[in-house]
Order: sequence, then C-alpha cells, then structure tokens
Amino acid sequence: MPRSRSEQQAGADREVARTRVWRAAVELFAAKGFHGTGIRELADAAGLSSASLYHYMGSKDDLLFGIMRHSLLRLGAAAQRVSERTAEPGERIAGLVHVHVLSHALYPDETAVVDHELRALGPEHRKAAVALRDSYEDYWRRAVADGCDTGLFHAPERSVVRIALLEMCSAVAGWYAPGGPLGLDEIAAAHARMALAALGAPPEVQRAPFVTDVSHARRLVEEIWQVALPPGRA
Amino acid sequence: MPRSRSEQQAGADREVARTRVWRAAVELFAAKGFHGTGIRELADAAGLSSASLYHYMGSKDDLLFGIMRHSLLRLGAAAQRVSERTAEPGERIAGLVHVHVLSHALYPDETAVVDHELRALGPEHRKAAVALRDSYEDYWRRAVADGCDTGLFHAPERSVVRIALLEMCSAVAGWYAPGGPLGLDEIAAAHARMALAALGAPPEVQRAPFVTDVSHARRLVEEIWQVALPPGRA
Amino acid sequence: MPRSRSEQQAGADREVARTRVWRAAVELFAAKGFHGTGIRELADAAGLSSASLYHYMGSKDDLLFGIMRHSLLRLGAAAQRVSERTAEPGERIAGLVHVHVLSHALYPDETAVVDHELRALGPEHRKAAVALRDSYEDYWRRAVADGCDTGLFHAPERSVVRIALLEMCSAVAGWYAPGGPLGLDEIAAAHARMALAALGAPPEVQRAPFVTDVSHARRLVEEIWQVALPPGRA
Amino acid sequence: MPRSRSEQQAGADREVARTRVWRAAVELFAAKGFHGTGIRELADAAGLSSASLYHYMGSKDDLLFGIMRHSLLRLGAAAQRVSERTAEPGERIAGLVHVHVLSHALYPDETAVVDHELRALGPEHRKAAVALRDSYEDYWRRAVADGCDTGLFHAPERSVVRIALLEMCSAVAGWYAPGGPLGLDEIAAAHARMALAALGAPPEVQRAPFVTDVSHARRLVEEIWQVALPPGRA
DNA sequence: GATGAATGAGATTTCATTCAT
DNA sequence: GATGAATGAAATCTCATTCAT
Repeated sequence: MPRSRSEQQAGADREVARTRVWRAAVELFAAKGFHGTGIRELADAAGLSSASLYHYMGSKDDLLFGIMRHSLLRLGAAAQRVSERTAEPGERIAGLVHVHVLSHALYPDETAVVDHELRALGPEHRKAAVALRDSYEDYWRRAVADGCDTGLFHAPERSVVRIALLEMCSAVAGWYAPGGPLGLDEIAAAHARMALAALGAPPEVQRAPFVTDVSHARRLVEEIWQVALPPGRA
Repeated sequence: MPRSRSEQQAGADREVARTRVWRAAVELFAAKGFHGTGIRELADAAGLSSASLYHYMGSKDDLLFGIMRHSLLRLGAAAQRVSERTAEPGERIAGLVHVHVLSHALYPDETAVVDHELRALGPEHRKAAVALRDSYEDYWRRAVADGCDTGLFHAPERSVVRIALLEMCSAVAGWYAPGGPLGLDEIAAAHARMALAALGAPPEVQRAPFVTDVSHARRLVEEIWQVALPPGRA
Repeated sequence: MPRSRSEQQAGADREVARTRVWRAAVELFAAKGFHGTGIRELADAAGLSSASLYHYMGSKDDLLFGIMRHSLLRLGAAAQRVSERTAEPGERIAGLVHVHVLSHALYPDETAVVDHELRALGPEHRKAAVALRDSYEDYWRRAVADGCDTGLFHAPERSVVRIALLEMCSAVAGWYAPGGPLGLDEIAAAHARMALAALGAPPEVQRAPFVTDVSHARRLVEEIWQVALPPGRA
Repeated sequence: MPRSRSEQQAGADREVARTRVWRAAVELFAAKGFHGTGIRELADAAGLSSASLYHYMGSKDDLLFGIMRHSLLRLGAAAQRVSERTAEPGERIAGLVHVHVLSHALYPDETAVVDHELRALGPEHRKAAVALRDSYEDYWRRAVADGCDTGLFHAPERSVVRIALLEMCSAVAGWYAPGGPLGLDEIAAAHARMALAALGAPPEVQRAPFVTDVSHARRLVEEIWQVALPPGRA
C-alpha cells in the first residue's frame, strides 16, 4: 500500500503512462498489425521514448500478450456470466452472440488484435493465449451442444457451425461505427437471430424476446470492460 | 513470339521460377503475414537469391498485389459465372456460397492473403485491390438485394447480412483439411443452408436441391483456379 | 564514530549490502568479464536495484577499480611481508611464489579480475591500477635481481623471466579446486621449485626446506585476505 | 572456378574486404576484448558499413569463432609438425615451446584472442573451440607424458606442469616487440630452457643444441601462418 | 539514506532494395 | 537476362546512468 501522497501520485502517473502505451498499442496493432507496427512508432504514439516503453511494458511480445490476455479474459468473463444465468440453449446462444457482438462493436481494436494476431505471439505466449481463447469458445461449444442434444438446434457438424457463427459475429468489429442507420442493439439482435437461424432453431425461437432484448448484455459488457489495466511487466 | 528453341526454353524456365516464388510467397504470407515474412526468407523458400526475386517479381509490395489481384479476379470470375446462370436469388446465393467456400477450402493460403493483408498494401495497390474486392462483393450485394426485393429474404440491413455471410463462409479457410468427418461438398452445402437461413429464406428454400448440389460450383472452381499465373512485373 | 544504536545498525546494514555487491561483482567480472557483465545483472545477483548499487558503490568503473585496488593492495602487502623476512633471494622467490599461488588458488575470482580486466578501466583508474601492479611486481623484480647479482640465478633477461614466472603461477587460478589429487601446499611447492629451476638456481636450492614449507605463506595469505572491505565510494 | 576476368576481380575484392575486416577484428578484440568492441567500431576500422560487415562475415560471434578456429588450427598444425619430426621428448618440448613462443610473439593479437575470449563465444562455438584447443594441448600432454615415462622429466602432476608451461610461454604475446634487447630466437630458446628446467630435465638437456636452434620452428611458423583466410560465412 | 522511475545513447542484427557485371 | 555484392535505414532491445522523492 502506498504510504505517502507522493507515492500515490507516482503510482497514478505510472498508470497514466501505462494506459497511454496500452491504448496506442491496441490502436496500432489493430490498424497495421503487430509486425507492421514499429516500437518507435508505438513509443511516439504514446509520447514516450522507446526505452521508457520497455520500462513500463516489457518487450513488444509481452505487450501483445498482455493485450490479448486482458481482452480474452474479458470475453471469457462475459461468456461465463451469460452461461450462468441462462439455462435454455436458445437464450444462451442469444446472450453469447449479444456480448460477442457488443464487445466487437465497442472494442473493435482489442478484439481485432485478439482475432488476427495470435500467430504473431512467441511460442510460450501463443500457447497461453490459445488456451484462453479455447476456454472462451468452450462456452459456445457447450451452448451449441446443449441445443443440439435438446433437439432445438440442427447442426451438421457442431464445431463447423460454432466457428461459422463466431466469425460471422466478429465481423462487426470491422465495420461498426456509432451513428449508422442501425442501432447497436438492433445489430446485436439481428446477429442473434441469424445465429439461431443458422443453427436451425424454430422460427418462434428466432422471434423470442431474449433475441431482441440486448439490455442485459449491454450492462454486462459495460461492467466487464470498465475495469483497470492488469498490473504491468509480468 | 519466341523465335528459337532456346528462347522457348528460357521462357519456360522463367515461368518455373516465377511459379516457385509465387507459391512460396502465398504460403509464407498466409502463415506469417506480409510484414512477418522477410524477402530473404521468401527467396530461400523459393530457392532463389533475393536479387533474382526482384528480377522476376518486382518489389515485395508488387508481389503481394499480384497475389491479391490474381485471387480476387478468380473469385470475381467465379461469382460472375454463378450470377449469369442463376436468375433466382436463392439459387444464386447458394451458388455464391458454394464457390466461396470451395475456394477458401481448396486455396486457403491465397484466400487468407486476400482476407488479411489488404492493409499491408501500399496506397495505390490498396485502392486497386479494394476495387477488385468490391466488385466481387457486388455479386453478393445484388443477390441479397434481389432476394430482399422479391420478398424471399428478410434482412434488417442488407450489407450487415452480406458481410456476416461472407465472413462466416471465409472461416472455412482456417480449419478445413481433406479427410475430415465432413466432406467438402457437405460443408459447402451446410454453409449455403446457414446463409439462406440467416437471410430468412423459407424452410423449403433451405432444403432445395440447389443447396445440396455442389457439383456445378466444383467444376467452376476447378476450372477457374487451374489457369496459369498472370504475366509478370506489372 | 556512530553515536547511537541505530546508527551502528545502519552502518552494519550498509556493510552487508556493500559486501553482497562486491562479491557478486567479483564473481561476475571473473566469469563473464567486465564488459560482459551488465549493471542490472549485477544488481540482481546482489539483490539490489541498480540505483542502490550506484548509491553504495558508484559507477561500474569505480566498482571495478575498487576490486582491483583492494586485491592488488593485498598481493602487495603479502609480497612486502615476504620480502621483509627473507634476505636470501632463493628463499624470497619461494615465498613470493607461495603467496602468489595461494592467493590465486584461494581467491581465483579476485585475481582473475586483476589479471584480465586492467584494460577495461578508464584512463585515470587504469594508471592507478598499473602503478599498484608495478609496485607488486617490484618485489619480484628485486628478488630476481638480487639472485642474479648474487650469482644464484642465471636469467637471460631478468624481466623476461619475471613475467614468465608470474604468468606461470597465475595460471593456478584457472584450474585449482579443493579436493583435487594434489594438495594446495604441494601445488605451491611445485611452483616454487619450477620457478627456481627456471631461474637456473642450483638443484640443492630447488630442494631446500623453504621451497616445501608453505606454512608461513599460508598464515600470511589467510591473515591478509581476511580484512574487511575498504571504505566505499572513492 | 571463376570464369571471367571480372569474376576473378570480384573474388579478389571480396578477399581484400574480408581481410580488412578480419584484421580489424583481431586487433580490436585483442586490444579491447570481444564485449568491449562494438560492431560499428569494427566496421569503421575496416572501412565498411556494419551491414556489409554482416554480408562478409556473419555475426560478431561467427567472426570471433572464425578467428579462434583459424588460429587454433594453425597452432595445432605447427604442434603436429613438430611432434612428427621429434621422437625424443626433450627435443619435442623444445620444439613445442619454440613454435608456441614464436606464434605468440609474431601474432600476439590472434593468440590473445585465442587465450582470452573463449568464454565470449556462444555455447555451440565454444564447444567447438574448446575441442580445437584441447587437441592442440594434446601434443603438449603427450610430450610431457613421454618425458615423464622415459624418466627424463620429473613432474608432480603432469597437467599442472603442462598448464604452467603453456601460460608461461603465452605471456610473450603480452610484451614482445621487435627491436628489444633480446632477439626473438633468444627469447624462444630461453623459454625452452626454462620449460625443460621446470620439467626437471637434467642440465645437459637444458643445454642441448635443439634448445638453442630455433631455425626450424621459425620456418614452420612462417610457413603455416602465411596461408590465406578460410572461406567466409559458414 | 535509499530506491522506483525514467531515459539518451547505443547495442547487434535484419530490412527491402539497388547496382555492376 | 540473371545474380552476387553491397548498403542506408530501420528493426528490437539493453546499456549505464541520473533524478526526484
């Protein structure tokens, strides 16, 4: 625990700097890719020297992994919360689609990094990131499986559909911008309906209120993504 | 026209070399990304010196653009052929899905480059590549629009659905490998059915023969991707 | 003089920290060389931050010089004590070899730094260290000269032999480890005999008791190297 | 085989450049140590850009290993030639001392690198260099062993003496300069006599003609060190 | 007195590319 | 036409050191 006013200040400054670096990195990695982003470019964007960047964040690879881990943990937390409160597979899929779409629409850079830069990680970090991603996708896997077992869904190969749906929903990160003709809730609802349709759920399920009602997912995503950065330099 | 036996030979040698480079580039760009692939690594993989690589292919950027152009032209040609022979929007969408899925499953490296490396191109080439991609997607746009106008499809925002479907179908490139539990025709058919479902097409359309019959798309894709490399050094 | 209990404590803590740094530095400089050792690596090995290292020890160069000075002073003190108590050149050379060999065997890291890192010192410190080394070697120079003048030794060029002997004896630091087939006293005696032989001393001198009796040199080396670190931050 | 005049020229230019780099590296590594020498400093000294330096020589570590290998092979070749033509252990030791001393006096930089920078090599290269050094020292080992077995030498521990002699003779590299009071042949002879004395060889052996006659070692060393650089970039 | 924060300068190495032949 | 030679610019990362508290 910081013991003096000035130690608190130093800690706060540190967090400010770390946040600036983090944001610059997320933005640049999303826009130009990990290998397309230079460390100096990154430092410039964050207003630091490249040496300071290392002081705060460790290597470029560490930074990338930090971003991936942070984002995947958030996606996982949201999926967990959705799964806990929805017993019924149709409703669960709708909820998962909602939080996935909202996360990708509201945090397109973070999710773009997660979705595109796995291969840029070093072997150790890659293994860890893949594990996190798999544990996220497990919520989807279970939801699809439950729905198929119940007879609600009809999927040729379950993992084919799962991947298809995930990619379909991830695409939102690539084009969504606030102020478009469709509101974000409508977009999320539309994807939920498409997902259920693709899963072969009956029309009445596609029209169920839980497909349209995005409010809970909204609150969940807002809450989960609002937390601070993880502590630095593992 | 080559005038002597040895000029023919030289031309053939040239094509052999160009093809080796091209294949190495497609493979490496797909696996490690454009920025993650070095020019020397590429030359090594192709069994050439980096100077020869420039001789045959021009700059790294030229090479990437060549690959994108080539692949996008093929996708475009396939979509055009499908669109010409199918008046009915449901059948047309099914055909477009078929060729898209088959192309992505059979040429995962080429399509991965197309799907992921647009941003790595220089401004000129990027503009040209975006135009090609847009002209490919136009076939999808028109199919969706026709289906919606006819009342066959029901899409909240047409381009939202179009993008969702394209991404969903592109995902196949990431996981398909021959010899899996599902045959490639089944995969293509499943995606066509999911696409039509997502578009809100009625169940009987989702079950129509043109959804399941992939044979025509097969022939088309095989024919179109079998042609030689485009002439070198734009 | 410290005035309170806690000032004494602080002073003791300081000495503990300084000793930890010193030992780490000696070990690392010996193992990897001055330029091969990073300041952070050194701080880590000592369990301090690099800033604290500066606080206690000054710059890297200061630290190196401190180690050299300290070790050279000890070698010099031992040589002085030997020279004072032995009038006869044969006995004096035997004594000098004994303390040199024992010092190098028992303190291989300190002596390795002395023997290998002179060139790494900055110009000022280097001058001072060279002076200390020369004053140590002066004891050898005088012993050789006395023996030659007496007619006991026969050396073509006196300094050629002196350097040859010094290097020969220094080599022990590179390989001696307790528990080998030869005891340390035997090693010291063997080197004394070799030195006298190389100097052309008659066989009966090579077999004299002062060649074999290492006990006095033992006590001397133990006594001299047992003293505390010199006061910090020159 | 180069096919044209200009290809020959290019090859020659290349050798000129490689030789310049090599010489600069030997000089700098000897003077300041491997870690004390920067790659840019090295490139400057050779009149090249640092990128060209890599083109010619590979990494700094490669360069160091190249120098060590080259020098150790030469020392080994000389020791082999000496060992082949001298059956008698006293004469053999004298010959080994001669070539060792001459090599160290005439090529003080090369031998300094060999003697001081082993630890700076990466693990792979270090292993290889240690093997080469051991194979050189084997000639010494066998000579000492033969002399002891014959009863000509008397050594407490054979390897103790071997190392002592090697170090004694290596010291010459540190101070010899042409034009001093002693000629190089006298220096070599003096060391041979000291070595035999240290080995406990009888006085008449220490005075044998083969101790004083350095001419053969001269020719050997001159011949062996006159050959070209090894081919570049392993 | 003691130390976490911070950095300018520099380390080694690789980059994509051009040039002379 | 084809390629070994060559390099300026930039890559990522570490260096020894200082400073504010």
